[in-house]
Amino acid sequence: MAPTALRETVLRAAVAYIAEHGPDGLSFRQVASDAGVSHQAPYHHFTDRKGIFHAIAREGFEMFTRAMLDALARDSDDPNAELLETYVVFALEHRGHFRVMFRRDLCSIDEDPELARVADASFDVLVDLVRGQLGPKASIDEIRTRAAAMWSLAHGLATLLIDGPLENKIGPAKNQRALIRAVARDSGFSATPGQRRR
Amino acid sequence: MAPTALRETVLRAAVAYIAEHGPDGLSFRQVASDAGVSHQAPYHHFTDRKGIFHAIAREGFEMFTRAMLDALARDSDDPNAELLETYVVFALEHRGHFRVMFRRDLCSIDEDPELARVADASFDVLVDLVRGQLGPKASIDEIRTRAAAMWSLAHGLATLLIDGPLENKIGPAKNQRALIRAVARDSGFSATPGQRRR
DNA sequence: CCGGGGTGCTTGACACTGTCAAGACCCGAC
DNA sequence: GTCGGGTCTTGACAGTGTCAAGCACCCCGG
Repeated sequence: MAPTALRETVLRAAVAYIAEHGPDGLSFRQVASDAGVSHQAPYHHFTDRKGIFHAIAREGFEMFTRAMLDALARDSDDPNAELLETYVVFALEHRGHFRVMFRRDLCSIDEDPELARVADASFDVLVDLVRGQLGPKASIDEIRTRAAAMWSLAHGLATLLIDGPLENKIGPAKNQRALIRAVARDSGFSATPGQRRR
Repeated sequence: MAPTALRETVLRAAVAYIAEHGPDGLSFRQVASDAGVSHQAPYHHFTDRKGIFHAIAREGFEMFTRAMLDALARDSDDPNAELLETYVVFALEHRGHFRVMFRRDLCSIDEDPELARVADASFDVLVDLVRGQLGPKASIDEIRTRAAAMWSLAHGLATLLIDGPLENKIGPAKNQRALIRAVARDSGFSATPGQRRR
């Protein structure tokens, strides 16, 4: 568990590989060989093949939460759009982490309480924002629905851009950013409570 | 390529397995063994391991397009919500297909023109709907943005429900349906053109 | 000083996977 | 009757994750 050099090396190599080729082709042995150690050396640090993914996911969620808190701290006039944009941009810039974080077959939340904690922390950032906007009279269901909707929008756009058909329907990165911004502002969520329709 | 019995058997078994355990653990040899044939028999029908996934994805997109067209044909008073709901419900009821359809590492669109065709057909259902609602004066960008946003919302909710943390945040299937419906209607997309804010 | 224990890593083995290659079978066309 | 192609089998190979030992080093208590 101690942060030795090899552990860090393996982790970085794995993240880089995943960012380029996706998590499924990742080979324990290949990574070890690239690092110049025997095929069992990484196993000593991560117990399992899953262990690497758990470590990546935990790290990812921590960075993720921080990124979203930073976005809110910028105190934009449209915090919802700011958060949505931050979500998607994070996914694009950290695909190595993002591709793992939501893959339950690679890292299951129920087997790793620490992972569940950091993942919940990310979700809570969004829920707290929504709660604050809907006011104290809002029901749990209202808050949950709205949070789920915002989360879905951001998550869907992120996955469609990273692995989905949107990637080559949009074109270069510049268009991606423009689309992200447009979607974030065009969606029904960018309004402050009072302005919202209905 | 002919639809022999074995091909069909293997396909159904694979879809069932994926619906339960996800696509990554799927073993060519295991499926063959379960079907009572040698480990190379399926290989003759699908060329590749990827071949199975391509076949599943193609089948999935065809069913998917049909489901969405059916939803629009119902002529609901809120077609956007109807479509969003159909999207997510399809994903839940056909996880075996859905889990494969958007996994580019399993079935890549650029290697399979037929797959690209049926996938585009699905997307076009949504684009056509949006185009009709925005009217003839709408720019390509407006249409594309709106379509991408709706698609993202549906896709995000679907993936979060199937493989993501929402699955066990929501609880039983009954709550899922309620959440889907609420999100579809609460989102900014459920309005007809005139009512839309801004 | 020195001996024991544990951490970090190696080596060897196993079952399993996808894939290549070659051969066996059967059924219909000529 | 025989030839050919589609269907399947059998055997082999490299690569994978994982289990089980064993080796080298460093630190720390005596």
